[in-house]
Amino acid sequence: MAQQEDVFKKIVSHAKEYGFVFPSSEIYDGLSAVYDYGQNGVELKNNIKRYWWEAMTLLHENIVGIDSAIFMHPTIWKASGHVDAFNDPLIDNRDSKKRYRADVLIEEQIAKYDEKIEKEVAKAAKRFGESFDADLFRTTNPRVLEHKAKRDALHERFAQAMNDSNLEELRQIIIDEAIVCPISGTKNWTEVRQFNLMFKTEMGSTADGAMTVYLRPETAQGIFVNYLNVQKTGRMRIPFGIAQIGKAFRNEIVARQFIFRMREFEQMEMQFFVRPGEEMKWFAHWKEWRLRWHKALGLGDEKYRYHDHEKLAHYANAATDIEFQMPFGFKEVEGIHSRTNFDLSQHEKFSGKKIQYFDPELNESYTPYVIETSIGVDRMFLSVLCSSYEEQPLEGGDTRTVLHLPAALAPVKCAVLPLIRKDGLPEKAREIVDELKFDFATHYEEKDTIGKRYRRQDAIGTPYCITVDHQTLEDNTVTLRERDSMEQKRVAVADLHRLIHENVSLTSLLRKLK
RNA sequence: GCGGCAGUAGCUCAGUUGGUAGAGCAUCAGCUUCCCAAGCUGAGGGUCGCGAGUUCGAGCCUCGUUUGCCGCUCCA
Repeated sequence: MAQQEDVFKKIVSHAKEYGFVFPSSEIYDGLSAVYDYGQNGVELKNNIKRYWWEAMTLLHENIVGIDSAIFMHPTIWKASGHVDAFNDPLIDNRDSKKRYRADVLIEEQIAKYDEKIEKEVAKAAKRFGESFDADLFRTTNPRVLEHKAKRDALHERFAQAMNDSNLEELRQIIIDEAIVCPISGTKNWTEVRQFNLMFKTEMGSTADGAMTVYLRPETAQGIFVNYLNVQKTGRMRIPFGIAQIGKAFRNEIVARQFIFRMREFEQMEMQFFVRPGEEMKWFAHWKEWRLRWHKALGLGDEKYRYHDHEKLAHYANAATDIEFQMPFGFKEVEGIHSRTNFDLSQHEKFSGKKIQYFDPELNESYTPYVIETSIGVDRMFLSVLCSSYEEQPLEGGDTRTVLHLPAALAPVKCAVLPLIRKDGLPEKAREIVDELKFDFATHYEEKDTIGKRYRRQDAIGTPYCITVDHQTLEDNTVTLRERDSMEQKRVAVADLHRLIHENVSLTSLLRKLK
């Protein structure tokens, strides 16, 4: 395990050194859990997105794409349940290191006053026997009245603080009431913080009353609120799907493990609308199909597993994760959820618009059920990077660092290298580049020895190196060197395009999904 | 968020009881080189994460802050 974490550190260094991933705002000391993709990273990431997009939209005639805005009407997040589900004020005890909900601590304190009152009542009942009038006692006994006054004052102060979302006041209440941690018994409390996973901002000028809007915490809602638009204008018939790739934002308390958990991340989501009652069939279908999509990349079938959820979210009636073996363990890369008709029903309720589908075969209307496939682009990127990285021992005690990226995803497809930097070889190499560059991301390099240049291309995962030598000038053949095997073949320049295309094109990858 | 550890060149790191910063690799310019890095010559690159404090003097000591790692916590 320790060794695996060392490997992960090396991968993170490698990602930076070779222009895949940089810490965000690095010259200003960085920004926690935010990362930028560099010159090679952006190509790899775009290729991953293209593989997903084409697999979903080209191979399925009943799936279409959209690109919805990040800003959405704030009521959408009320309907989806995101606003209410995360509204807890939290406080930590520094001695026990335990975290509590501040509102729960105060409510327990209020309950304690009630207990005190009941204790007084019970005591008096014992003393006075049968002649005891509990109601009279409750309204007249000075000690009871004192407790009651304190309780009511506390209750009011608490309600006011909650209403104002006044976190400092909540903490002050906890201090004033001398509330102690049940475990450590101390009053060594931290500040109260709001646990709110959505980023907020304001739309419109503040002077004339701005509207609070949120950066979307998931892309799914952009699909649900466009369900009617797409279904009607696209003349879509159930079952059909809507696919989307886009950024989402979550204000995570802890965001760690490099790009695995970031505050700004990208999702590739497809919501598949089905007849009620048929959702389990489609859930099983997408569970299987999505795993095939992953395995087609050839990163290693043993690196994937399903993780079925036992505890389900409020909207789901079935859920599974596709987990990938990262250097730090099996981690969720994709989620497949049966979301029932929860989202469309909620939007129907909150918007007041009828969101139904008339099924001509059944001759009836219903709210469609939804199967969601949701994959994190950045997590996918990380799984590709981690499983491709190898420090390969070579004969002679040498080691080369190589990225065995799936060729269709590699940022650079081929590099054209003149064996030496004279005798017209660079010029010939440039001619070849000028032919290939229209179809493939092609590098040209003449600096350093040929071996060094091969290693540099290995480090960024370039599948092919094309070497131009003196023989090339005579018979128009070159050496084609393959990244993984390091084997070299003599091929005609005229055949280069076809040979490279066969192995690096997205088409060859997509055909595996038939 | 709490606690522990750390931050020195693009990467990996050294830096003595506090005395104006180094190495290897990488980069750049040449030379050399007919197929798997580390031949030759030269060059560039760091206000030592940031900000205060102590000191005649801080990479080193103190405080704050920020970023990362590990553990706990949290997690639709």
